[in-house]
Amino acid sequence: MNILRVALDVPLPRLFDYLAPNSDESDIGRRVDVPFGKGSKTGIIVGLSAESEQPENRLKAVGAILRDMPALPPDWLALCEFCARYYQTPLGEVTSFALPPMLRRGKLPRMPKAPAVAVSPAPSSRDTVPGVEARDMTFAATALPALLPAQQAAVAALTAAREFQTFLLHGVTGSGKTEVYLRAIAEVLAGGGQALMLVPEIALTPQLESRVAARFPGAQVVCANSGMADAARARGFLDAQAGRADIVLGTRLAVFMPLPRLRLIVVDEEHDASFKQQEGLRYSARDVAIWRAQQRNIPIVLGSATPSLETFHHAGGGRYRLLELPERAVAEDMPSVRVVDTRRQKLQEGLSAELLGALELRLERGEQSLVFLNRRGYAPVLACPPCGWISRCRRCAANLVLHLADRRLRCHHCGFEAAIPRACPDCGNVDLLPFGRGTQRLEAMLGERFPQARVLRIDRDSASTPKKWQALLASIHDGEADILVGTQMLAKGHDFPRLTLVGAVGADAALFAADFRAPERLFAQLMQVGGRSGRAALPGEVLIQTEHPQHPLYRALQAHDYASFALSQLAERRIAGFPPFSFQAMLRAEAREMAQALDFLATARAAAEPLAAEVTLYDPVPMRMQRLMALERGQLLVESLSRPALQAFLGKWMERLYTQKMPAGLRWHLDVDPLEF
DNA sequence: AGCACGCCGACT
DNA sequence: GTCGGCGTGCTC
Repeated sequence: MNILRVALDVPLPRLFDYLAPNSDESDIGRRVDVPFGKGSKTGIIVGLSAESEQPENRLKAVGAILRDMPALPPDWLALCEFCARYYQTPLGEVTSFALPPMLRRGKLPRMPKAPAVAVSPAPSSRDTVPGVEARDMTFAATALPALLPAQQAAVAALTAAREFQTFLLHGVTGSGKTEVYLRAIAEVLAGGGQALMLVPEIALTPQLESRVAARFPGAQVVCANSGMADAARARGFLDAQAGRADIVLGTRLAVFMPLPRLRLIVVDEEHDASFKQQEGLRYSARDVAIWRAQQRNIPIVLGSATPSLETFHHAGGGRYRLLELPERAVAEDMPSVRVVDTRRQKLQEGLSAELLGALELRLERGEQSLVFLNRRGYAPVLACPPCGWISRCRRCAANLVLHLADRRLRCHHCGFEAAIPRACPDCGNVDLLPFGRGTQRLEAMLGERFPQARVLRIDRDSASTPKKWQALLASIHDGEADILVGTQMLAKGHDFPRLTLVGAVGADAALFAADFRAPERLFAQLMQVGGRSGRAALPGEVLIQTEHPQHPLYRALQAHDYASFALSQLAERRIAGFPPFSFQAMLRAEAREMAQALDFLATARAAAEPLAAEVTLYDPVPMRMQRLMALERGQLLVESLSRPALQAFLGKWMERLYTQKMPAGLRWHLDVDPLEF
């Protein structure tokens, strides 16, 4: 009797066995409907066996084996198995996440158009699909831009790679990284291969998609991101799996697309934190992509102007191969970066005389400016000075932010909203004062200071929908704005040809933050936002207001010297024993009371002690964002100098935790390679 | 995670 | 006398 091993989307770290008389090896990788408990579920067949650990009389028979699409290939299952193991997540949860929702539910999309050429059924995991190469793929329909020597060298290195190799393509904004990707992809397509390209944000995919589509008119480009309609996403998945898609372009979840002829992976802006999922399956798409490249023995290229320190470390150590693009390809010079010492001058609503002067100059010249402030709202808190009341969220350990634009107080963590009180709820005083500054306040101030200027605010409030965002972008491009005020939304991926000044306000906050990755993020952010200025023919200038003008981070930024900044950070991390010189995992717990959360973590720690070889267990502590949505949160850090040792420990530890019964109302999860502290 | 069963308060 | 609260136990 055949027994099927089925991965089901339940939070239990095991497979479920079912009887299936009419099945064979060819069903591995197929979806299957099975009875489960009182109901039924759709899962994935991941193995076939003659026997089961369960007594045979307790096994149920499968429902239908869904043979209406090709079985998922072995390398796709292996990828899911790796993620399940590495991130300590049940395999069924991984396979479920890796499938588009429609396929997950056992359904199929209607496939409207037949493929251009008959494709043989169910291509196996490797290599060529007959017929595909025969297609007419007229690449490079338009004249290609000339490459700089460094770009040429990078393309040559990438196209010469025939085996697994991780490349770091290090180049500033405007140095022409995308052109390098496109040339390498062209080579892959010409050889009949598929390419996978990951980008950090959905917002960036449409413009990249049109650029890629225009470049490869004969190729089929498939997008994959969470914003897509169900059927479209499922269709893209099937196109990729069947080998019909030539290029898959998407956000982190695209790393799970099945690609039988995969020959190259690109991870653009590899340092970006959004490659790490912060809930459910807490995977890093960049790291999973590297594993996948190794699995398939193909090259992978990580691109960034400010690589993550992990990546930079590996590039320095020779494990990755470093490809440098030193100069800007499109414009002449890098923007000049200056710091403005704000300690010894009176600021006007937070802006220095230098920055105001520089803004004025741009107005006279008819150029655009951008004031970067990574804080939404009018003011971060409303306060009653006489009695000390401040606007606090009832559910979170956070202040309610004053939003004057729509006259509300708002929690940026849980979304709680309230009207602005007329008087202090504690003492009745009617003179409540906003403290601190957000983008709305800056916008208002600049509007008053420069009445002739058109000030445009761009943040998650003003660009709340893709439509509004597009409209804002359009008006910027049409020259309908003189001064932009914006958060990090503005930092990424957009060219503003008339923008010649970037002012950064309130950057210091990240300088001394508790999170050891804060400086790394700040540097990347300032570099990125600074890169918005001075493209086309106009030179750019960046002014950073700071009370620490001598700080090494700012000095490195002025010298455009990422390497020296990164090396000094790495030296600090080596001494402190932080990643990449150690490997971490974080056990987090949330409960009604902090004591419950910490108790659980203490118990988990005690259970871990006997298993912890080569592993350091820290004390359970409240999280920095201690309360969220009325839940108290604690965390327990686990660290090791050896990744295998950490992995071995986590495996044994989770086995214990999964079998322990939990106090009611307590939820926990494990985060491997956490980014947030 | 669902979805049951299972014993204690306010309702037709 | 029941409807229903969510505590705990199981899912091949």
